[in-house]
Amino acid sequence: MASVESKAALDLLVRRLERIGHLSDEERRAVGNLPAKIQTLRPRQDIVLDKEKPEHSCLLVEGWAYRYKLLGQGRRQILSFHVPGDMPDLHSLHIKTMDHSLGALTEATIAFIAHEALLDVTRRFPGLAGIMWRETLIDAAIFRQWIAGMGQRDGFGRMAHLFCELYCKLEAIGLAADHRCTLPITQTELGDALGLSSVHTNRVLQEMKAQSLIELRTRTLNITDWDGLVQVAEFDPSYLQLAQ
Amino acid sequence: MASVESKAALDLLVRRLERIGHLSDEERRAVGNLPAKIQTLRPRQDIVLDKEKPEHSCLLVEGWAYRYKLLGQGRRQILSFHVPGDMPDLHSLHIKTMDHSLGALTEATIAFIAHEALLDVTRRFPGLAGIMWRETLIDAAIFRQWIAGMGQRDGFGRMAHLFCELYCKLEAIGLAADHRCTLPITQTELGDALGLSSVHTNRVLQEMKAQSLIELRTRTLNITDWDGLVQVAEFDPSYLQLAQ
DNA sequence: CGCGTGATTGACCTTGCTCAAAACGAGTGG
DNA sequence: CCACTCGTTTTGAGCAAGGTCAATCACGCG
Repeated sequence: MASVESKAALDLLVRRLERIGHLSDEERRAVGNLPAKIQTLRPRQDIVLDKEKPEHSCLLVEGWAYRYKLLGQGRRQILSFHVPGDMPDLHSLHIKTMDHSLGALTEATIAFIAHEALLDVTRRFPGLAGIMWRETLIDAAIFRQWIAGMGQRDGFGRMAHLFCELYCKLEAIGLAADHRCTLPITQTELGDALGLSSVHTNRVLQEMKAQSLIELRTRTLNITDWDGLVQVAEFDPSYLQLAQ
Repeated sequence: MASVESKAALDLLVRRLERIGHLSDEERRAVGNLPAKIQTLRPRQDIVLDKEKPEHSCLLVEGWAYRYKLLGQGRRQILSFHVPGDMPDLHSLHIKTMDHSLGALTEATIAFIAHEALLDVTRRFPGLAGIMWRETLIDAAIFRQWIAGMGQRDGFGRMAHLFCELYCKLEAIGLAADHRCTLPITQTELGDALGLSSVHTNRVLQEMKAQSLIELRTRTLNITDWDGLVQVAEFDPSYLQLAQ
């Protein structure tokens, strides 16, 4: 059960939770002993589908994931992007039926942890419960930002804001520095996240390059004018709760 | 301390929590003994402001409330509407700094409950903690619906969806029936919630009346063709978790 | 009766969509 | 190494949704 990979995954989880709040030795141990099933996924492979009632939540160990909702006429709205350390379906612990789908964006390593085990831990350690609760609340804060963006910002501003957000999340876990990071998503996906058509997404992206705010080639984003990007995005990272 | 109003407010809270999950006698008692400060607010009066660090969460006892974010250039995005029984800033229990503001929409009665007391109860009763956690997760599910709507639906569809959502929430707490309910919001506010200008909001509203889907006069919404409205909204109420 | 807020209308403009085609680019089989 | 392919990016042209500005209207209230 305690394979090398699952140990590493739970270590990652412990570090993640500690970034949010303090853990006692006992709590650390309890998390470290959670049963985790490791699985590797292909790019674009689904993890949980809308309407399903999963029995476990997953910890993203490596790679990117995304949540999305399908609407009629082939429309798709991407709701969030996730990076290593995230638990994108932690909410299923208390809301049994999925209201959206979750998929891997890149090749990804996932650790599945049974709800039963997670619930047991939250019952025994209210502090841990609070930290996990907080995780889901940060998620909700990000949703609020997205709502504000979709309602009040134009495509340019929304894209700028998303780039700022993703860069900050990646930097916080050591996967980005120097305003440079990977961006393993197609323009169509970017559009589905921003509520723009792929054609318009492409044009906004070009405009952003033309203004020397970013460079983008072979799935690598280079933010050449961070301050400028922050300004057009009206970006304030406090909602991400990343302060160490 | 245990005034008549605060007793009534905590009764409301107990009923609300019981609609979400089962409470033991002991848990019911603990909730009933929470210290609650009752306050009455004028229409449009703010309750908590962006950036503040509230020391208590509030239970909306009577009237409507709304959450909103202000952006530059006087833009405002309304993030949610709240009805009696809701705890619109329960999240501040675990995220200290507000990332948006909360205000009364109508004259409203609010019960403030200190974080300290709430945290204590959640520590002693993991079951209660789970139910409150679930409350905030339902909130997040509503945010996801709004994101999907803003990204993928046009103004007409968004408004239809919002009307369906509000009616269902009101019906669930006995404040609406026969597809009829009060709607104490101006068209400007409706527009700020849907990401539309007030001018366009007005035109969409007229179109919706012209199609005989709704009637609207003196702050009263009458959904004359519920099935039709549900259809154009692609509305599925399961995300609201209202099943009894 | 006069005020003030909210609703409504018209004219014009911008953002972003659709359709359709072309251009790239990385990987594959020959 | 080349031809081919499939997924993605890019471009053009025309159109629709929704914004802005500026009046005007309606109505509840003191």
